Amino acid sequence: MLDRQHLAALVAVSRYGSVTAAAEKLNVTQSALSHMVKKLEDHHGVPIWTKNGRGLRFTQAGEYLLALADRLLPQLEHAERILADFAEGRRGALRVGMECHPCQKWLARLTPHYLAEWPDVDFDVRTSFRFDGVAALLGHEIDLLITPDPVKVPELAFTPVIDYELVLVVHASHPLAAQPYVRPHDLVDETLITVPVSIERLDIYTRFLVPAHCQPKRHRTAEATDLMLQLVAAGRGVSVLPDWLVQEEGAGMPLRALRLGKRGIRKSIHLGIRRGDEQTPYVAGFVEMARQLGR
DNA sequence: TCATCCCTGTAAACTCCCTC
DNA sequence: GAGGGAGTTTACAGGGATGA
Repeated sequence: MLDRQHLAALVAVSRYGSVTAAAEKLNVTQSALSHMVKKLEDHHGVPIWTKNGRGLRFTQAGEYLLALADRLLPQLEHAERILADFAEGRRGALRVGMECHPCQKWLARLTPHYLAEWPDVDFDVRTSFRFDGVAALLGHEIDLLITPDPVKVPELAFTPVIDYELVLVVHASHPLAAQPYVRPHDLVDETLITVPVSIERLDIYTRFLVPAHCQPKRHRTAEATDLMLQLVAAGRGVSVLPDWLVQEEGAGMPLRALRLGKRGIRKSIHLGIRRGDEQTPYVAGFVEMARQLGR
């Protein structure tokens, strides 16, 4: 059976002019190399070289194998380097799941740095608000989950990367704008604009309205955070977003950010990964870069 | 655990070329 | 043409891997 060792041997013999010299370069004995080629010749029933005085002359079959080696060996070496990259975690695929819609712009800032530092890692982002991030992470559909709602699962590890306060955004001329903070019943006559996820996943409901047995007059959704802010600025309702996002995207708009309740609602964006994956350099690299970037 | 296979190394034999 | 050097081939044995 023809294998890489044979091709390497033929290339070495061609390059160094003799079996002895080639064997020395390949760190085998001359005899072993001679045996190897003899066996190849016997197996295929064709001579690879013939003796030419004190030297060797490659036959047509030998020349063919040399040409084959010239094409294949560099590709095999390349493949080995790639496999080494996989083995050492320098290469792979990082599939990021997003359960945090407001984090998209934060991720967009992080991504160019990550792609530059890890050029051999395939990077993919999956965003869906009906997406069960934890199940996807456990099912190996994604490798990293960006979520404001970490869960305690033995197989997963969550790392906080961004601390923020959830605030109510109102138009600057809204009657609530004058208040130091809002209370749940302040929203019963309001149109509440949120990202399109189920109510069970909205902190404004689970941690603010529902415990007080309140609900807004109307609930509507918007896909993009900048649209949410524009709707609020146009007086179409009030919204709930992270404070840092309101500061960044709402700059120049007639908006006010109000604390939810006297104490406010503080949250953290977490990166969730499967335990064991923290050893993978390109996964750990993403987490470290996210920590450093912060907001 | 043992038999078998395969690879490799050692040593000797062989071939060819160069020099005298 | 004989002797010596360089290189190859061949026979044999040792050791590791593998499978029953």
